[in-house]
Amino acid sequence: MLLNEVEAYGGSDDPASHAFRSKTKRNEPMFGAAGTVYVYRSYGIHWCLNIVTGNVGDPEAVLLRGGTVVEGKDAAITRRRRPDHLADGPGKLAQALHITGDSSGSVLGDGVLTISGLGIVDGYQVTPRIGITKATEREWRFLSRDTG
DNA sequence: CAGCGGATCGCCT
DNA sequence: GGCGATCCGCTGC
Repeated sequence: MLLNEVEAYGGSDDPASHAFRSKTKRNEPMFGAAGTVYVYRSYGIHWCLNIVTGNVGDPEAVLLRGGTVVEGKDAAITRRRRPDHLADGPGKLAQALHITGDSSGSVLGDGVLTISGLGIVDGYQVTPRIGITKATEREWRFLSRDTG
């Protein structure tokens, strides 16, 4: 999976974040070390996958919103039950990777999920975050130019 | 302890 | 482009 769309979320300074109010059982992974996986249920139906980026006790995370499946495409198609739109949305991305709430609190590299090849792509776009009603003025959504 | 509303998706037009 | 589906965690009383 090549990631091409992410959004940043903060803590007590970000009204749109799940960690805005306080630490709960659900958002606890957000307070963990960088590289911790945070998964939450959205609209009672979908799973959304985040990677913690801040220090312990300082909730910051990145929501993986979109990507292109390049490996294990057959498996992704089976999980998604359709040949296209495999990961062009947070819920779809999690489903394509077979990530559920069970993975919340795990750590990158422990067997559940791995991220490699980190780097800043040339010419990415910055826009406001999507699907939220608070702090919409913050342009914390990042997408690569190629895949839009 | 109950009510509310959401970091969405897919199907319809 | 617009709306209905679908539950569980959180908040407030």
